[in-house]
Amino acid sequence: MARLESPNARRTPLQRKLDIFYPLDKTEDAAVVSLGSGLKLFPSGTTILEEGAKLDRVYIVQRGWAMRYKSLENGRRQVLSFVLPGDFIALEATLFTESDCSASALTDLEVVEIDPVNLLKVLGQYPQVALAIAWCAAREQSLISEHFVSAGRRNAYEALAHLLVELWRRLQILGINDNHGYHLPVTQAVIADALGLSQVHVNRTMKRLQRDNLIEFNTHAVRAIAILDMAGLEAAAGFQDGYLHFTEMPFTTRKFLTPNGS
Amino acid sequence: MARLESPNARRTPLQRKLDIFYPLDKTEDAAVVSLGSGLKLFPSGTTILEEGAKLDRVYIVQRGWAMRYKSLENGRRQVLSFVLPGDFIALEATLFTESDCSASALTDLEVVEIDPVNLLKVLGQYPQVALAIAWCAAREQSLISEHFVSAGRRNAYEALAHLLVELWRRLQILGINDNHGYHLPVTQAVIADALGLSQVHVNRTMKRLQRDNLIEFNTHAVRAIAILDMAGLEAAAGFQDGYLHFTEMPFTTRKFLTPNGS
DNA sequence: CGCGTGCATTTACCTAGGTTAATTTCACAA
DNA sequence: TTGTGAAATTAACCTAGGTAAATGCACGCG
Repeated sequence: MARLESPNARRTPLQRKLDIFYPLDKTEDAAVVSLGSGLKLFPSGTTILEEGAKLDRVYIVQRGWAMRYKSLENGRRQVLSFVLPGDFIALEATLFTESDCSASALTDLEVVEIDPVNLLKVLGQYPQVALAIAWCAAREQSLISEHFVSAGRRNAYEALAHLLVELWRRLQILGINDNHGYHLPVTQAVIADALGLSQVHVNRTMKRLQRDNLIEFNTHAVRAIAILDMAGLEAAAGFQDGYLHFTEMPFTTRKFLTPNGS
Repeated sequence: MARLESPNARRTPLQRKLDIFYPLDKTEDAAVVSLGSGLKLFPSGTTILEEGAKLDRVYIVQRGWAMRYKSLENGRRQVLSFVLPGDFIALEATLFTESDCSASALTDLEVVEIDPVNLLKVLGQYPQVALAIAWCAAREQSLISEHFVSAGRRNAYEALAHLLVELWRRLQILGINDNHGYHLPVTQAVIADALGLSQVHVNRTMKRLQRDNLIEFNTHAVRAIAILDMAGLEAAAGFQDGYLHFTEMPFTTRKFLTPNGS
């Protein structure tokens, strides 16, 4: 695992993520920072992106949680992914003109805004940055596929345990979890929409996880959960972490991707 | 919609797809062809890619069907996507070293094999090709997300109708469907694993679609379905085709992505 | 022609999880 | 201190879809 050389107090979550998984050199690193133009705040609950709307900007989350989701008629909704600091929103604005899902802020959300045309320009100049960002996109794809498996083939108990472990792992990398617990700024209805369950059944299932001494949770004041028995929770989930692509290092291809071709 | 200038008898399915959605110039088009090195055949039923295995090559399907799926212990399986001619398999080999899902051939499958390192080299040389392929990847992501919605939030009747419409649309673009029907080389068990249902219930539901005069199907000899009432089937599915990204043209960014930067 | 195999089909029965509707809890604002 | 509202919790009841086990069907093969 690559370690940081410089103090990371100032580094953005995306930089920290790339430090670990896709280390870049100084110039490239600077290019990543230069992408964003000023902080923007979405208050909790705000819609960031609407299904069918024109895609004209990309965001990188600096602080807070968001979710991406699709809506069906008669109020049904499927949450596709939870967006954490260091993640992109609407990265596909570089490829599509129209969004096929919505996104909204689960907490007050601090983002950096990027013009997709400018993003493409930078990616053209810095092939390693392009690969790093493609890596981020592929990894998000990977997470969504695993959520799909939960919705399709895991029962409620397994699926919920799986989600809780996954979030803990993602937060751990960002260094924003406590020992064995984390702030989970999400209602049970949202969890239900992420797992394809009803809100009532999510409640039943969380209670059961608690009764089984795997977790403990707090729904008022600060919504939070504590994982009492990580091994047990992972076992309940049948959790295999390969899909997180945490341990493997990316393909080393620098030599094939100099700016002017081979 | 872009139309072909040259006779397309010789054009590969991927080229035809890009002709429509992401037109390339002659040099770029040639680069796409040059990617592959010789045809390879996977007989029906063969495993192409195994979860957890090393990713060392990328495939482009020329002919036949495949599926990508994830397996759980105790035999459960979730089919993530059906792979048709012109689609990639293991494109993520350019970014990850280890596969997080499996793939197998649903029919005899003709593919072209690509060395990921060579692929990256070509992408570095031809930015428009890189974008076109990124477009393909993003679109596949989009399809998987929609399947996720089916598993999570659509009932069996809606989900099955949705899948049948989607496959028809995808085949239509490739020009390999009949008027209102197509060859569907897939057992009901596989459909079940794609929708997160049991094989028995898929059978019940297909029968019901037939009884409702929306489709007709044949399970013996040549597995095939005929869509008797497309509008009705789409209505039953609540089908919205935005996620297929058929109509919108890609972002025009050529000027920002010359090989040597801006 | 008879047999085996892999699916499809059906039937009977069962349960995980949905639905509806109270009731409770807490945060917070007046 | 009380009022209000958004979630959480609980209970009662219900159904979409799962499971298990025959049975049927078409095809390939000896």
